Amino acid sequence: MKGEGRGKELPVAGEVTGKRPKRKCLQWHPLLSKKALDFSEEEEEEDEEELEKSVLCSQERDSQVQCGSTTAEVEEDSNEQRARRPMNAFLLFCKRHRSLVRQEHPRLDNRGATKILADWWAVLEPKEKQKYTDMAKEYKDAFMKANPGYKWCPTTSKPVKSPSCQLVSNPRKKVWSFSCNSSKDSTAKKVPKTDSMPQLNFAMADPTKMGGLSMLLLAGEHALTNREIPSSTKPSLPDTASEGTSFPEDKEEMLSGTIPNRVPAITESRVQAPLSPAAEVTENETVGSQSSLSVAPEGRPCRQSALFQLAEMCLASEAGKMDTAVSQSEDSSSTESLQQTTIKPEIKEEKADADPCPSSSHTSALLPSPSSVTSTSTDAIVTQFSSQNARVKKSKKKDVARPNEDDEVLCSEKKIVKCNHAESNEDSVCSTIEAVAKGAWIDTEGKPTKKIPSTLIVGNSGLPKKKSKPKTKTFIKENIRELDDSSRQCGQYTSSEVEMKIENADVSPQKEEEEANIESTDLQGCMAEPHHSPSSHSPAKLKEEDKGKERSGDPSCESNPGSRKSERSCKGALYKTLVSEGMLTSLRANIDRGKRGAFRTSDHDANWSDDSWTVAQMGPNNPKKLKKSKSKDESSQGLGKLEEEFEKKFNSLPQYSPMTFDKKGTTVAKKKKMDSPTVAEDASKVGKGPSPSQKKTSFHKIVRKHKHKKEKPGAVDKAVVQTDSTMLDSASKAKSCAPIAIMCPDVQGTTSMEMLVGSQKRKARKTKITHLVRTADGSVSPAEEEKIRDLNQEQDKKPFPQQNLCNEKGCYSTPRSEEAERSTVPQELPAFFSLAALAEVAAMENVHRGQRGLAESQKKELTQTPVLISCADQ
DNA sequence: CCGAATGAAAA
DNA sequence: TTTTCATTCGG
Repeated sequence: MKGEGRGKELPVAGEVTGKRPKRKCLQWHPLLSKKALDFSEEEEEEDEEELEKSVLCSQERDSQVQCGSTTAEVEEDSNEQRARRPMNAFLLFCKRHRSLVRQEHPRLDNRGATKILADWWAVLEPKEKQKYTDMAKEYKDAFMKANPGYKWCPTTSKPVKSPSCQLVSNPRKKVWSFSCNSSKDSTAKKVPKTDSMPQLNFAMADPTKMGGLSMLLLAGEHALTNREIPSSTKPSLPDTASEGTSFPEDKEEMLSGTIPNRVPAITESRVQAPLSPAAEVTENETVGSQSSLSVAPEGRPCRQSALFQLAEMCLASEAGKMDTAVSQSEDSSSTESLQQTTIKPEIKEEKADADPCPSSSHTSALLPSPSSVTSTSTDAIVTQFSSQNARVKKSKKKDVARPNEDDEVLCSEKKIVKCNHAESNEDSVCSTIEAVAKGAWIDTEGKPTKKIPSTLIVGNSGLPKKKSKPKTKTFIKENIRELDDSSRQCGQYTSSEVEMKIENADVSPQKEEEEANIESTDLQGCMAEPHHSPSSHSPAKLKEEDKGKERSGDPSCESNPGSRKSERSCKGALYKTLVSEGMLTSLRANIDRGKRGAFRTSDHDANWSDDSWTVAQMGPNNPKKLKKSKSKDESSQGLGKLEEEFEKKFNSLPQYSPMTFDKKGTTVAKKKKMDSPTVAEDASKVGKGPSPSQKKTSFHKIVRKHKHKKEKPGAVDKAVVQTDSTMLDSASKAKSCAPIAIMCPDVQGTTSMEMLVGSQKRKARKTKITHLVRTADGSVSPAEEEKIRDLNQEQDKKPFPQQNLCNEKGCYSTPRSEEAERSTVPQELPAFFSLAALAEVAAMENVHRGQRGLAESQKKELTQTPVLISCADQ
C-alpha cells in the first residue's frame, strides 16, 4: 500500500508541522527476521528467543541487502527508511475485515469502511479482540526484536535515511524492502551488518514484497509447511525459487531492459547457475539438512529428477539416443541438457504456440513467463529458471558478492551459450552440464543447510502471481504431459512430485491420464490441474479431469520412451515436468492467494516460499501492483504463498461476520450507554443533532457524525437507487429484523446510535474539526440509516465471511443459539439464524431491490452459505 | 496525498 | 497531552 508512497510519506518531511517527514518505513518482515519464526499461531511469543536470533540475521540481511548487494532489492532498500511500525490490533482487524465491509458496502469508501470497522471493533468482544491484540503484540514483539532500537516515531531529526542507502527511488517498494533498518537512523540501529547471511537470503526478496504481517504469517506458515512438507513434498523448482528468493529487482531490470547488455548473457548464465545451485540444493536436501526448512529439500529432489529427465531427454534428442542420455543425465546435470535440447527444436515450436500469450501468463509460466518472451521459447524459459536459480545462488551465497556472481554468471553464460549453439553435441552439452553442475554443487555444498531452505522455498514459489492464462496453460499442459510420460518411462517421480506439490491428490492422477492423452486439450488440463488449486481456474481443471478420465491410455512416452515419443515430446515432457513443479508451486501460491475466499487452509505445501513472493513481484511489473499486491492482491493476483500464509496466520484471526457485529453492536451499545457518559451524547445524537457537546470528544464525535452524514449522502448519490432501497431496506429490516432487534430491544435505535458513537471516540483533529462545522440535524437521520443499512448489510455479509468462517481455526460457523451469541461470543452463525428469519423478510424486499444486490453478493461469494445469501439479498 | 479509525509510542 | 504513524484505497 503505501506503495508508492503514501502520500504522507512522500511529501516531504515537513508536512504540516514539518516534523518528521515521514520516512517510509520498510515493513518489517517477521520472516525476514526469522524465517524460522514460527508463529504457528497467534500467540506465540515463545518465539521470542528465536526471533531474536532471527532478528539478528534479518538485520544482517537487511543491512546487506540494502547496502550491499544489491541486487535489485538494494535499490528499494534503499530504503533506508526504517521499518514500518507494526500494525496494532485495530489495524490488523481492519485489514482483515475491511474487505468484508467493502463487500457489504461496495460504495463505501475506505473512510466509511474504516468507520464501520471501528464500530465493529468497538463492539467486538474482548475475547475476540484479544486475538487481535495478541497477534499485534506478537507481531510487535517480533518486530522489536528484529529492530531493537526501533522507535515508533523517528526522532525528530528524522531520520534521514540512512546514508548508506539512498533514498529509495521507489516510494512504495519500500514497504517491502527492508531498509537498512537498522540503520534507521534514528533509532536503533543496531545492526551490524555482518554480512553474511547468505542463508537468510531467501528472506531477502520475499520480505520486500511481503507485508510485515504477511511475513509473520509466512513465518507461521513456514512452520506449518515444514511440518507439512514431509507429507507432501513439494518440488520446488529451483529456478523459480531462486528468483523469488533473491532478486526481484534483477528480474525487473532484465525485463525492463535496464541491463540490456547483460540481459541476454545473464539469462544464459543464470541458466547454468541455476543448475548448479539446484544440484547443490538437492544434495543438501537429500542429505537431510532440512532441519531448518523442510520444504526445500523435498522440492529439490523432485526437481532434480525432473531436470535429469529433461537433461536426458535433451541429450537423447540431440544424440538421438534417449537411452544413453537418460542414463548419463541421471547422474547429475540434467538441466543443461534439457535446456539445450528444448531450445532448438521443440521449444521453438512451442514457442510459436506460447508466444501468443507468453508474457502474460505468469502462472503458466513457470516456465516461460516473462522472460521467456524475450528470448524464445524454451530457451527463454530455461534461462529464466536458470536465472532464478542463479539468483538464488547469489542470494544464498552472498548477496554481497556480486562480482563473483557475475563472474560466475558470465562463465556460466558462456557455457550455456556454447551449449545452446552446440546443442547438437551431446558431449558438449554434457560437459557443460557437468561443469555447471559441479560448480553449482560445490558452491551450494559449501554453504550451510539454511541456504538450502531458502532456495527451496524460493523454488517452490514459482512464480506466477497471476493466473495462468489459457494459452499458456495449454502450452504448459502439453509440456507437463510430456514430462509425465517421460517421467514414467524413467520411472521418476514426477507424477508423484507433482501430486505432492499440488497437494490436491486429484491433480496427479489426472495428470497422468492426461499424459496418456496427448491432445492439446489435455495439456491444458494438466496445466490447469496443477494450478488448479486456485479455485479460480476451475474450468481448466474440469477439462483436465475429464480428459484425464477419458484418456486412460498411455501416451507415447510411457509406452516407448525412446522410440515412440519423439525426443521432442520427451523433452517437452521433462520440461513440462519441471515447469509443472514450478507451476505447481506457483500455481498454488496463486491459488492460495487467489482467493482468499477459497483459501484452503491447506496450503500445506508450503510454498511459502519466497519464491512465490518474488515471483509474484516479478511477475507483475507494475509498480502499482506491488503496492497492492503486497498486501492485498492476494485475491486478485496470486501473490506468493507467502501472502497466503501470512493470510493464514492473519486469517487465523477470526473474521467476524457482520451479523455478529450487529448483534454485538446492539448489545454493546446498550452496555456503553449504560456505562458511560457517552450515553448522553448518544442521546443527543439520536435526538439529532449535535447537541453541543460537553466535551471535546463529544464535539468531535458530533463532528464526525456530520461528516458521516455528508459522506453518506455522497454515497447515496452514487447509488441513488440503492440508497433509497437501502434505506427502505434498512427500515424494513429493522422491522423485519425484529427478531434480532428484539434480542436487544434498544438495539435499533441504540444500535445505530451506538455505532456512531463507537466510532467517534477520538478527538477530531483540528483540520477535521473544521470540517465539522455544520452538522445537519437532518443528516443525523441519514447517518443512522446508514448505520442501519450497514448493519443490515453486515448481516447480509455474514455469510460472506465464509472465508473467515473457514479459517484455519475452524469455522465459526457453528451455529449458536442466537441468544448465546449475543450475549457473549461473537459468533457469526447465530446471527445467521436470525438472519435467516430476516432473510425471508428480505426476500420480500428483494423484490424491490432486485436481485442485483443479491447477484452481486452471490457472485462475490459463491461459497457462502445459503442463509447468508438470503440475507445478502436483503 | 488526504482521510477515518484505533492504538502504541514518542515528544 | 499531543503527535506520528501504521493499513486501506477512493476521491
